[in-house]
Amino acid sequence: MQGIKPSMRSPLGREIPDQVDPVLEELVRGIIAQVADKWTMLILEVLEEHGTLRFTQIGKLTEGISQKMLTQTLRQMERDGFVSRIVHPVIPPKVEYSLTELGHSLSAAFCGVWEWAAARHADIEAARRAFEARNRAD
Amino acid sequence: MQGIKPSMRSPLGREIPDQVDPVLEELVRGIIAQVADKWTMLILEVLEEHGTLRFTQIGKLTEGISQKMLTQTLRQMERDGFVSRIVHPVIPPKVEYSLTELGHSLSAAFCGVWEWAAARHADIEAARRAFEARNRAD
DNA sequence: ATTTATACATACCAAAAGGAGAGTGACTGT
DNA sequence: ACAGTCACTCTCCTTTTGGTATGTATAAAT
Repeated sequence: MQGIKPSMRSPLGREIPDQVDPVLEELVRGIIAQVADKWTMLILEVLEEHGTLRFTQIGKLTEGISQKMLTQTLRQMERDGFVSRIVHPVIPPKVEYSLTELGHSLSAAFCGVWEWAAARHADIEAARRAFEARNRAD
Repeated sequence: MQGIKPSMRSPLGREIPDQVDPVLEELVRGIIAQVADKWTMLILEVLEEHGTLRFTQIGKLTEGISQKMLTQTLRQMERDGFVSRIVHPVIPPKVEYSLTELGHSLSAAFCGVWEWAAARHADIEAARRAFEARNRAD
């Protein structure tokens, strides 16, 4: 069972006390936080499932998203290199979005967390019920 | 390369169109979102590194957290069964926190995302610089 | 009698996030 | 002439989030 931040081991097998470099750590944490954002996850999912899509199509497939958040999230994902944005200079405008290789790899990485959540959600729900019961008791 | 939500396959190898059950999906998404929260990640990390800790110790080890968020986050983690909270009925009060097995497993699951972020952060930074450059150009 | 220590709860307030809705530009079809 | 289409942008407003500051309980120590 490993920690959240993978402990590094030297070739000799001695454990190096997670001295990863605070700057990188901060960056990585920021990336994770952003990636785990509700809309980012949802859009990642629809693009993974449907391949290349246009702006309004993503909006329809992403239940409940506002236009503002759609634009904002897609921009952010483009900025970070997760999606590619191809503008066709026609009228009315046509813009196509799809996942880059980096986007696919991100999706794959999150797969593990999904599996964990799917496997353990029953335990979490049970814990919540137990917690509720304990607190009703006093 | 798999999707964010692991596609299920029947024994015949046919792909079942991720019809997982929207209720479970919503729950799982909620769990992920919460787990990826800044303070939750940090506290998970210090508890994984240091084992059992008291309230104020966690506060000191978790750089920049306010008392309010510490209480709030710990309660949430307790509620979900990630940490156990043992109250010693002494004065002044003594409360000890530690990760449960579920907490450790969560930490382990997130390890994959950390590895991905560490491996690919350079690509993300490069994408950001490229994006900046593109937008300065117009 | 007053201070100290610990683990909180509570109230108040500023900042940030995010939704709703209207506006824009340019061409195409009626 | 005018409505329709698409991919936005912009403004206004509400909700949420999170920090600060203060209060509380209890016994031991000074």
